[in-house]
Order: sequence, then C-alpha cells, then structure tokens
Amino acid sequence: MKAPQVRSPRKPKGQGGERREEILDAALRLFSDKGLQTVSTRQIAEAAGISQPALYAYFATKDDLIAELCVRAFAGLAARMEAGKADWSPTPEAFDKAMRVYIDFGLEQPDAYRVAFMIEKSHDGSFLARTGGRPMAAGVETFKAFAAMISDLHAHGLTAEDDPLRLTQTLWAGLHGLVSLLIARPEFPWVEREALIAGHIAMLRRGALTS
Amino acid sequence: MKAPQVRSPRKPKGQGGERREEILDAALRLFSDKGLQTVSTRQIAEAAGISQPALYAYFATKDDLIAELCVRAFAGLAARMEAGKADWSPTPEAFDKAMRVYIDFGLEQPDAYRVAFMIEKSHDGSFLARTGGRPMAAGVETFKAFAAMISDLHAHGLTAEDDPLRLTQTLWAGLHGLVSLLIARPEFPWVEREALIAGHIAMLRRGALTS
DNA sequence: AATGATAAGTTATCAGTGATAGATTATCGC
DNA sequence: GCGATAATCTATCACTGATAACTTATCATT
Repeated sequence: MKAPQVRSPRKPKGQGGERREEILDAALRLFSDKGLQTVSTRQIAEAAGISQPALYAYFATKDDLIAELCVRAFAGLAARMEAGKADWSPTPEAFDKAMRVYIDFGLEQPDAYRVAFMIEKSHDGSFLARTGGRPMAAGVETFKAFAAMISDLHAHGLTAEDDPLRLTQTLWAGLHGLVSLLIARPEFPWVEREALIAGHIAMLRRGALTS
Repeated sequence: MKAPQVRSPRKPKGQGGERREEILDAALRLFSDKGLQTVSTRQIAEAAGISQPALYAYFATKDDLIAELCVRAFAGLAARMEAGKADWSPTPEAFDKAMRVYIDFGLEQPDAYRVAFMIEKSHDGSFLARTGGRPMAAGVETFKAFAAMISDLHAHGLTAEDDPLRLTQTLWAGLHGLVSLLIARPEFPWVEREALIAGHIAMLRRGALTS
C-alpha cells in the first residue's frame, strides 16, 4: 500500500523542463524538411538532444508523436475557423473566404494536413489504431464547423443542392483534392497558384450555390 | 569484343517462365490486402515462391515494383478513357460520364491510384527519384485526355471559365479529392456512396459548365 | 555428350528501423 | 545524509530493404 504521494513537478535533467515540447519542436522541424517517412526516431532524438529510447518515455510510438503534432496544428485551424465566424454571413463572399481559410491552412501546415487526411491507417490497423482517431477527431471538428456554414446557406435558400450534409461532403472533397494534390505533387506543371486557387474556389461556389 | 549473341528466351527454373508476372501478381494481391507499407519484400517473395533477394533480379527496388504495378493499372485507365472517347460529344451528359470513369477507376484500383497520386516522393528524393516519373507520366497521359475533353467543351462555349487548362486542373483536383478521401478515410460517416458520387459530379458540372 | 558462358537462384550478411529490457544517474521529500 | 522514484542511458531485439558471393540450371557450340 503505497503512500499517495503528491507528484510534485520536477525539472528534468536536460534544461528548462519542457522535454516533451523540445521533442515535438525538433520533430516538426525534421518532418517539415524531410517528410514523415524518412525521419527516424534516432534523428528526432539527436535533434532533441536525448537518446532514442528516451522518446518512448514521452510517446508510446512514433505515430503517437506524429498524431500529437497533428492535433496541435488542427487546434490552429479550429482557431482560424472560429475567428472567421466573427464576420460570417450567409453570402457568396463569406463562402469564398471560408474556402480559402481551409486551403491556406493545408498549404501552410502540410505535415499536419498529411497526417489528418492523407496518411492511411494500415489495413490491419497498425497506424492510428491505438491512437484511436485523435487527429481524425480534430478533423471532424473542423468538418462540423464547415457543415454549420453550409446549413446556414441552405437555410437561406442559397444552395444548389437539397441535402446540405451531402453538399458539405462534396465541397470538402473538392477542397481536399486541391490541397492534397498541391502537397503531394508540387512539381506538376500547375498554372499559377493564386489563379488556380481562385479558380477552384470560384468553381466550387458556382457548383454549390445558386447563381 | 563480344559476339552479339541472340538472347534466346529461356525457361527459368521455377515453372512456366513468367517469374516477373508471378511476382507482380503476388505483390498486387498482398498490397490490396494489407497496404503498401506493411507488406515486406520477404512476404512478396514467399508468396511468389522464391527467396527475397531474387526479387532484385527483376526489380531494382521495392518502389520500382510498386511503380510497375501502377503503370499497368494506368494502362487500364487509359484504355477506359479511350473507349469512352467513342461516344464522346461536347455535352453535359458526356461530361458526367467522363467524370465517372475517373472516379470508378480510382475506387476499383485503389492501390494503383495511391501510388500514382497519393504517395509522396520523399523530400530528399528517395521515392520515385530514380524511378523517374514513370507512374506520374502515366497519370499525365490521362490528364491530357481529360484536358482535350475540356478544351472541346470550351471550344463549343459550354464552359463557365475562360482558361480551359486551369479549369481542367481544378476539375481534376475536384475528382481527386473525392477519390482519395474515399480511399484514405473509408470509415468516415459518408452519406450513401452512390448519392455522394452523383452529387459530387453534379456539383462539378454546375461549377464547370454554363447552365 | 562434354564444355564454357551466362542466367537464375540461393545463403549469408549489412546497415538502418521502431521498439523493449534492465541497469544507471539525477532529483526529490524527509 | 537517506530511500524512493522519475528520467535517462546502454545494449539489444526482431524486422526492414538491399547487396555480395557462391551455386545450380540452362543454353549454344564443338
């Protein structure tokens, strides 16, 4: 029967006390530079100034570390969406603005976007299996905010589709297609990027809203 | 100065003489079951009835093997697109049909689709680096056929966009978004699939063509 | 039919991966 | 100082993709 001691916060060996943050920072930098697959746990550990097994005191698996980075980045997206809600109104202009928030997020946080929507869980369920659906849940949250906007447009009779949920899903797919292709195939001979994004949003608007 | 001997076809040890085909067949089955990442070269070799290093007599790397599978599958898509050209006409109905050919291909050949459009080359260029852009080239070919259709529609004044190339790219992105999300996130609470696809195509049509 | 050349396949091995076990060191309350 | 525990390290495991060196089967030719 052990005494229920108070887990007093204690400074680790390293330095300030934020080992976990240091690891996440180092990992994010490496992932952004070289991609998720090619970065090894040993490289992360070295960049964080610790030994490789020490990582496993803070993260159960490499995937858990990645998922954590993803969840944090999505918190940023949620914040942006929330901020955008301030000047929301059921108008085509606000629609365009919301689309661009999503696209900008994906292109600015490609690693987070990858983990959330582009990396597959293995068929036998290794990746993200015990991670539950944490990063996915973060994405679902964003999706809900999205669905609310579309429902609002639908309620005002501005949508060209009777089922707002279905419309939300097709719009999301439309956005995801551009973001994921730009991330995965940057070397493709795309037309000028700004024009591409603007054209894409315009196409989605024409397809989703009544003219 | 070696005599330019005739490389007479010779039966290998194994059986019929189609070792390479046997390997590709075994690999495709395994990849479809368990995903690209989790299947090891040893598993492929065992399924093909040879030792693991023997694979490297036929494929320089595992990625080359994957790329080969992709190229073959894309030949199938090219064939479908070509077949679809038979009853092509610059009409909304034909547009819908072409969209569906693409979506159906992606959903029926998810492994090929993954390799062609969803798997990223590592930033430092390991994957598909020496593979050149073979599978990518196969995709580009498909893209061209697509661009031809859009240009035809544009020439007949049916498009809602002045730049047919940009429109082709946004449409492709729109298609890719649905296909890749359905492949990567099948567990997401989608609306009924057929209605989703039909709705997606309808949205793309309204966004791309004049009503 | 025996021969040399070559293709096809083998076993043994390498460096690198994610992850675990057990010993070791630092830091705490007392 | 003391014991307890958190934090970290070294050593190691099973497995990965890939290579080297050797052996065996098949061929064209004599």
